[in-house]
Amino acid sequence: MTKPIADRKPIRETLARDDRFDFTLIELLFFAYRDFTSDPDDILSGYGFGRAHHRVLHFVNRMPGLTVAELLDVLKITKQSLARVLKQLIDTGHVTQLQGPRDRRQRELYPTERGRALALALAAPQSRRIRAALEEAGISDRSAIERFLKAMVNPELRAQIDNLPVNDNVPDREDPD
Amino acid sequence: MTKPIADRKPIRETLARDDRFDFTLIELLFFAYRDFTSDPDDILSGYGFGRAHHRVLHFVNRMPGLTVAELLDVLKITKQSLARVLKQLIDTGHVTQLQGPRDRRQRELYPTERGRALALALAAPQSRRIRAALEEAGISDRSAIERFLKAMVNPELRAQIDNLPVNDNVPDREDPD
DNA sequence: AAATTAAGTCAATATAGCTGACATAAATTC
DNA sequence: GAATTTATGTCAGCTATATTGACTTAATTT
Repeated sequence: MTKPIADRKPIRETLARDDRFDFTLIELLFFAYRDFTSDPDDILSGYGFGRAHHRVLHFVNRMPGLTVAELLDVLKITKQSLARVLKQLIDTGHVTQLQGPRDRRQRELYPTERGRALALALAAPQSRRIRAALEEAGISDRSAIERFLKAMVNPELRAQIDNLPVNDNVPDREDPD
Repeated sequence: MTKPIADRKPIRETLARDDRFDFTLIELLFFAYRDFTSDPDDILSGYGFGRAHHRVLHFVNRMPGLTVAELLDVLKITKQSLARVLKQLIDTGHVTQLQGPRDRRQRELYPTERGRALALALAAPQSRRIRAALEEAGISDRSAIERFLKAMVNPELRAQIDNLPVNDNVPDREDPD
């Protein structure tokens, strides 16, 4: 008696075109994100680092002085997950901790010169890829891409994006020309 | 004597605005993709499946009858990585294998009724999120988003995207009405 | 007949995340 | 001032996803 696992009859038809499903954008997001992350991944492997180090390094550079708790909130990972990665970044001199000035329990995280340099080295190929894509795709209204991606984020989390430094400078549009 | 790990002096300045770096889109891609994948992740955990199962299930549904080698090429993972995930999907009756008709060494992969249903259940919230984002962002030219994302993919791999079924139906535009 | 190919399997390893438990020091509350 | 809460760190063990390398089987190609 084999398992009564329902019907094993193969379905030979591909998925029907259906307004309820957006396979095109689902797949484009998958492929685009995969290649987008492959650039820094290659660089990081030379340091024995992974994507997790990249994310920590990125946000420590973007928000110097943020506390451990703030970083956990941005990354949405656990303290224990962060610990290993952060320790490595500190041991290798990419990140430094300073005791919080008001609350001495807190640890403010700052990049070092080396950490800053690595963060930029990782951002460079990603930025190049983005720039080339915008050009190739002939995007005239860059803000449309930004608005779309931001609208893909859970509403509760959009405040975090707004609080990132450079994004403050781009409220909606600023080029009335 | 402590390790001479260069300079541990904290950098207190955030990253300067710099045309060479596109932190805004780098971060938006990170946050957007994270939340985009969280919808199916929640459903999958109820089955004891992960994101890897999702990807296999998705492409088996989109390209019914594709061989193991073809699937590996799309996913860009190793045979050994695929093995565990594929075995689970077969054991649970979501995917079936058929011997290749021309080359009997090949195994053609097909979704079952159950596998088709799960694939659609996973695509539904993602499609809803995309639709809501397009609306919220007031995207008039949807094709611009598609062009941008496609241009983010490594050129060598774009052929794979073009070969996906439904995308064939959307060469550029086809509704002259 | 020999070589190659498609798929499957075994073993060991790495990365990135998780839960739970507990420790320390500092701040807050009673 | 004592008790509680909070911020951080750490230990131990677990899971999921991926890797490399080695080897097997069956089928196709040379």
